Amino acid sequence: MAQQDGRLGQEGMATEEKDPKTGTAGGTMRADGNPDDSRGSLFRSNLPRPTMADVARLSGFSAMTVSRALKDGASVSATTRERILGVIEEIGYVPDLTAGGLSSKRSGFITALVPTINNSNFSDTACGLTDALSERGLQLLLGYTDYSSGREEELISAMLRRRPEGMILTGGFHTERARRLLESAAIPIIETWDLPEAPVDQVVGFSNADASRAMVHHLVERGYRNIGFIGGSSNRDTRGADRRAGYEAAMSELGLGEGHIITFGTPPISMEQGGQAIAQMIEQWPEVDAVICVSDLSAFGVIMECHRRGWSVPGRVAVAGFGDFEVSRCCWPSITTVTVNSYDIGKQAGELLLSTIDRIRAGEEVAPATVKIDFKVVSREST
Amino acid sequence: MAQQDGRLGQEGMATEEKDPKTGTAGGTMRADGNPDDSRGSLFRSNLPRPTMADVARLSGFSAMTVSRALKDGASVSATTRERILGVIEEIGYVPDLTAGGLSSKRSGFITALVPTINNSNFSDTACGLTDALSERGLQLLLGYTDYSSGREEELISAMLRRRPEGMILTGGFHTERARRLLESAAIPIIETWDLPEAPVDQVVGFSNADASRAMVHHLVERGYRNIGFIGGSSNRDTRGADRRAGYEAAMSELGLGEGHIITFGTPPISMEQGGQAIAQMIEQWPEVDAVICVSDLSAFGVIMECHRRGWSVPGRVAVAGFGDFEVSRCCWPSITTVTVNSYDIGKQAGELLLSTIDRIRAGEEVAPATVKIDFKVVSREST
DNA sequence: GTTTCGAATGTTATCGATAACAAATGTTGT
DNA sequence: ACAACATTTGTTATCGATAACATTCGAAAC
Repeated sequence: MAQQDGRLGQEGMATEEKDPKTGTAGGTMRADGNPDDSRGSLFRSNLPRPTMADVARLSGFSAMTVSRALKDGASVSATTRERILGVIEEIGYVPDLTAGGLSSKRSGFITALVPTINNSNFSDTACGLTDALSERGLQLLLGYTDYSSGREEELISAMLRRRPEGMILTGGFHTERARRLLESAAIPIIETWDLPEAPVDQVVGFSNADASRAMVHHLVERGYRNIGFIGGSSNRDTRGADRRAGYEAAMSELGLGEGHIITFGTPPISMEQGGQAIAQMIEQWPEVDAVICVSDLSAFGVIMECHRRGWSVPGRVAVAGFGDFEVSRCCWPSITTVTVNSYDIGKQAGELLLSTIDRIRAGEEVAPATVKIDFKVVSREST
Repeated sequence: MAQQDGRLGQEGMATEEKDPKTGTAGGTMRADGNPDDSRGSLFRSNLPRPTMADVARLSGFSAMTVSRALKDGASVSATTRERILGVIEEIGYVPDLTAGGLSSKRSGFITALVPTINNSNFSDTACGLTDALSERGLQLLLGYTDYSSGREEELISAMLRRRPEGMILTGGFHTERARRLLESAAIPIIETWDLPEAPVDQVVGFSNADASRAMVHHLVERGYRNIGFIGGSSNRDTRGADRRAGYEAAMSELGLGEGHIITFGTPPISMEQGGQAIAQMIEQWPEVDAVICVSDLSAFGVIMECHRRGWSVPGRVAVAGFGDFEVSRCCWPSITTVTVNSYDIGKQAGELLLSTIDRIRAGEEVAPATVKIDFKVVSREST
């Protein structure tokens, strides 16, 4: 009880001096530390934090009983639990999951790797995952690969050191070493946002090629024939490549020729790049009357560039996107797109992972499942 | 060496059957598992993974030497290290950071809490942080609070169980219990995106009120007088509230009256909500000739709604945003906004955290610093 | 009243690494 | 050649929790 005295000591919290003029319009980014104010940092001292043994001693029970009092289904009498929780509150004990995990061999982590978190599709998926996992007290270790399979490999290796109980990946392309690491990790893996031909384990996704194909059909139904495609230079973004492949396949199936493709920059291709791409497209193939963009963001860039150049959308050229980002719903004209429930991909992946973990732990043999997520072409003003 | 045999056994990876028609345009989100394919899941078996002791035995050295061979600055002979790394590669040993951290009392984690990851400002900050931290092998545990201080408190409590070596927070408002938890955690804390009056510890941010004030000045310089403000209903998003306060202060300082404020929905306020808000604004105060929006996203919604209604921007009404999102650069008219280097906030926070950790570990007394990040009004077509 | 059983609690070993100290080996200077 | 020291390696204790088994105690069953 004496142990933590002094650590929580009150420190003077000086009021910040204000300088309302600083930084008002002008100057480049600047940052200067001014260590001249006097918040105390005593609380950062390296005194040992209370452990379960401290709680045990102070409450008069054994450490094991304390441990049980903190678990849900454990057999502890109500009065005991109450007393223990009282002590915990009093001394501010915070359990150390690191130690617990080492002993129980359950880290409480799930790892998820996405290409980038700065894309509402993937961040929605991450939210779905978090929601599914947090119900069971699992934490999400999130990493982003920047669309690089090399970085993915590094991340997989780094994450596995935390002994995650499962891993969620985006897409079906991984380096050889990554696949080896995953296999010897011996944990459930779920690949998402894709339907890989040779999955590592389980899958929650959809066929990007089919979605793209569906969009071509939609445009053809509405009378467009000279349909172009705008995407990033591939081999990094395999989902983008699949969409392009689906476009090409559909064009040839429908006897509409080879199609017109502008590839541009490294993924994710930005709004600005979409604008540049449409200019190039129209210059090279003036007959193009519709374009499919690899994502809504580039589609939006296309439309804004058309505005600038006085090309009416969809009059001069129709524009379709992918992903149903908020901007495509809100912009004018609103953008025809392929909608996929990104949040749901995460939620389903999380739930599948949980049930798989449960079943493995129960000793069942789990046959890897593939959960197909529906997509849908949403027709809006831009086509 | 025999131990891990069989775990890496080759399993049949059956090719997925394809069904290209499924999901083509129509139907609501559906997901059905089809566990009828035959990927093997043998590799998921619960055999024990190799440990450092295994590496030690197979290489003929002690576990301690293996541990040193994996550290950077440790004294091991070149041949020894080579031999050990060979064994590690051969048996596929992956170190367990959990165990290492327990022993060394360094978890290798930093926690960051943001309001939402689905906002490029915060995800950029998260990227900056990751970049700063990964140089030192630290991993980021990311959580999102949904703009709720209650959820923040829960997350802080949950994250502290992982014994992070530092924590990055967004904003300066925290519950009492959260502050207590942070103090007794005795680790460096950095609050970002704000300049709190009573910081917990260190700060990397800017004054949202001042930024907003600067925007009012910008509009006034350009001749606007009836300036309105559109934001979310406050008390959750304190940065949004600060921006509103700065707006109100500037209006009254400049003798432009109390201003006209539309508050709308819970933050983050969306593009759609921005559209609804401007309609309400113009109906209620037709004399308004300029609006400042709490973020670029709502500003974009405003502009699109103006398009729809035939109100020219900036002719009928000028529009300003906040945050310099990509959409504001690319849309037409492009949006005048306040630009803040979000990535830099993360990078600086990460570096400050690292140096603080170093100095504390070296036994130095660290005076909490405040790093001010510059912001800048960027004038574009919408004003 | 004894037996039986189940709930509540305690004891000991262990998870997989690293710190701290100890020992062995090699190297340099005179 | 030998002290003095640096480099490399090994030993033991430990981090903070939980698993597995052992024990205690009281209530129900006969």
